Amino acid sequence: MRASIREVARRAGVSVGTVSNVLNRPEQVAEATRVRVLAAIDELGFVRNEAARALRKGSGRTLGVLVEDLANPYFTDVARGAEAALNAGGFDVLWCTSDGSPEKERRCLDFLEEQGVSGLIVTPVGLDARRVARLRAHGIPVVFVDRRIAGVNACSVTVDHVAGGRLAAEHLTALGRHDLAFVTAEPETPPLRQRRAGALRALTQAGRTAPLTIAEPALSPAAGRRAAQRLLDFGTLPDGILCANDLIAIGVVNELVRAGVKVPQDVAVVGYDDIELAASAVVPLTTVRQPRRDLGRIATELALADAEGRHIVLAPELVVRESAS
Amino acid sequence: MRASIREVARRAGVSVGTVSNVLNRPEQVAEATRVRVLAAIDELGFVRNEAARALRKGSGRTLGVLVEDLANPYFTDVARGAEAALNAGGFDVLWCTSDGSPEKERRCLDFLEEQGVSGLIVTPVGLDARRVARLRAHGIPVVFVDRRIAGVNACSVTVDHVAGGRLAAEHLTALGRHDLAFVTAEPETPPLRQRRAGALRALTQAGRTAPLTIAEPALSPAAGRRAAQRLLDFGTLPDGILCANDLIAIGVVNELVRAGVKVPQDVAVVGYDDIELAASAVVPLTTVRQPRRDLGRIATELALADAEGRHIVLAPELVVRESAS
DNA sequence: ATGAAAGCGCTAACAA
DNA sequence: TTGTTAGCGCTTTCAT
Repeated sequence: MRASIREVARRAGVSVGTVSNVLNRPEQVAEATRVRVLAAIDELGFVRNEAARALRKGSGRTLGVLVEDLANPYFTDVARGAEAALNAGGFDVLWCTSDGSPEKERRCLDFLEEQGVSGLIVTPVGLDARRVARLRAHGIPVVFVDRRIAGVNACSVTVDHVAGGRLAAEHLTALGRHDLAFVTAEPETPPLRQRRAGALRALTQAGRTAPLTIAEPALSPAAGRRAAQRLLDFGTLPDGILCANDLIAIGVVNELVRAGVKVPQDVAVVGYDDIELAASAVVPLTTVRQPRRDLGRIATELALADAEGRHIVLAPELVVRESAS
Repeated sequence: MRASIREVARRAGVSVGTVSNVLNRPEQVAEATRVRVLAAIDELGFVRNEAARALRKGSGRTLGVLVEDLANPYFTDVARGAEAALNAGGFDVLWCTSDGSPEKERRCLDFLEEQGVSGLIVTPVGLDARRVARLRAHGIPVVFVDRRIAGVNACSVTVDHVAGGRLAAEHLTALGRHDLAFVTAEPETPPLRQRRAGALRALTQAGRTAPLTIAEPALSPAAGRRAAQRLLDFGTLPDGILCANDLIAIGVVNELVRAGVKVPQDVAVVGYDDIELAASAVVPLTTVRQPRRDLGRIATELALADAEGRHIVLAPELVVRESAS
C-alpha cells in the first residue's frame, strides 16, 4: 500500500541505510546516489512513516497545544502565534480543545501524551499538580498560557490582567464616568476575576464606589446582549460599562444601540482582548489589547527551551476607539 | 523516563502480552491479574506509546481535518461536528489549517500523511488530482467538504450554494427590493461564486436586472464595512444587499447603521452561514443557514466508511431575522 | 560513501 | 488464562 524505505532502497539499488541518509543527512550521500534515491522516492510516492521514526528516535517533532475554545478569536490568535514559532523551529502542532471541560482536557492530555509530543502548551481548565508532575517526569515540558495554577511547577506566560482591568477603569474615570457596571461570566475564570479585581482596585483607590457586577453564563455576544437588557430593565443605566472580553462588549454595544442608547455619549463601553472584530463593531470598541500572538510565540520558546520555572508576564495596552472616548 | 509496557509487566509480575491484553482485550484477562496490572500502570504513570502501536498495527486511530481558516466560525463549527462524530467512533483528530495557501496545504498533507492518519477531511485550496490519487493509493480515504474539485475521485459533502443564493435573492425580491448589490470576496472561491450565480439566476428568471457586484479582498467584517462605504460613496444606495457570508454582512450592517441608514427600512441585508454572531448583530441578521455540524459529521462518516465516489449535497435554509423582513 | 544489523514499544499469533 | 516471540519501518552505529 504505502511504500516503505525498503522498497525505495530496492528500487534505487541501495541499502536502507543510504535511503535514511538521503532523508536525514543528504550531504553525506554522493550526488549520483542521492539523485537516484530521490527519483525512487518520487516514483513510489514514498512518505516517511513518522510513527516508526518517532519510535526509533524516542520522541517526535510535535508539540501539543491545548486551548479552551477555538471559537474564541482570542485563542485562535494565541494558537497562530504558537504555530508560527513552532514551524519556524521545525516542529508541527497537535491542536486540541478542552471546551472548558476538565474531563475533555484530561482526554486531550492522554491523547497528546500517547502521541509522544515533546512539549505542551496549555490554557489549563482543571489540570491538577499531579498530572503536571507526571508530564514533567516523562520529560514533557509544560507551559501555561494566560493562567497559572497554584503549586504547579511549570512555566507560564500570562498577561497582567489586574493592570488591564485598571487601565480600563482608569480610562472611564478619566472620561468622567463614575456610575459603572462590570459584565463578566459565571463561572468566572481567574483571568476574568483578575480583570475585575484590577478595575475594582483602581476605583477604590480613586475613592469611587464599586461597579455593579452582572454575570452571564458565557463570554459571547448573545450573553452581552442579555446583560445589556438586564441593565436596561433596571431603569437607570450606568454611564460606563466594563466588559470581561470583547465578545461580550460587542453584544452589550449592539443591544444598547438598538435600544436607542448613544454609545459613548450616554454610556461608554470598554472591552478586553482587542480581537479583530473590535475595530469593526457598530461603534468601534475601546478595549484592552492583549499581545496574543506574543503569548503563543513566547510559550513556544519556553517549551522548546525546556525552561525551568520561568513566569513571563506581558503588559496589556489600552486601545482607545469610539465606544469610550 | 516514560515507562514502557515491559516495566509494567515486570512490576505486575506478568508478561508483556498480558499487559497488552489488559489494554486491548481486558475481558480476556482474569480479574485478579487485571487489577494488578492496572495498579502497576497507575503507579508507574504508564502511557501507551501510540507511535509503537500505530507502527505495529499499520495505521493509527486518527483522522486528519484540514480546513482553510480556523478564525472563521463557519470552519470551527464544521470542525466541531467532525470531532464529535470522530470521538464517538473512537478516533482522534489531527487539525490543520491551510490559511488559504496551497503551499501550506501541501505541507499539512505531508504532515498528516507522515502521521499515518486513516482518513482525511479537507476543504481543498490548491489540491490537485495527482496528490489525491496518491493518498487514495496509500489507502487513505479523502472527503472534501464544501467544495468539489473537478476530475478528482473523492467523496464530498457540500451545500447547494446555488439554491442558497437563490433563497436569499428571492427573499429580497419578495420584500419588494429590486435595486440590489452583491458583496463578495476577491479572489472568489467556488462556494462564493455559486452563491452569486444562484442569486443572479433567480433575479434573471424574475426579469430583474443583475445586482451590482462589489468585491473586497477578504471575508471579514472590516471588508464589509469598506464595501458599505463604497456603496455609500456612490450617492445612491441599493435597497437590498446580498452578502457572500455573515462576517461581511455584519460589517455592512454596522457601517450602514453608523451612517444613519435604517436596516431594513432603507436597505435590507442578507448574510450567509448563520454563524452564532448573526443572531446577536446590531440588527439581527437574515441569513442562509448552512448545516455546518452536519457537514462535519457526514464527512466523518464517509471517511470512516471509506465510501467510494459519494457526493452528498445538503440543502441550505433561509433564516429570517430583522435585517431583511 | 555505503551496507549490515540491532532495536525502539507494541500487538497478535501461537504455544503452553 | 498467560507467556513467548516475530516483526511493524525507521535511525544509527559499526564495518567495509
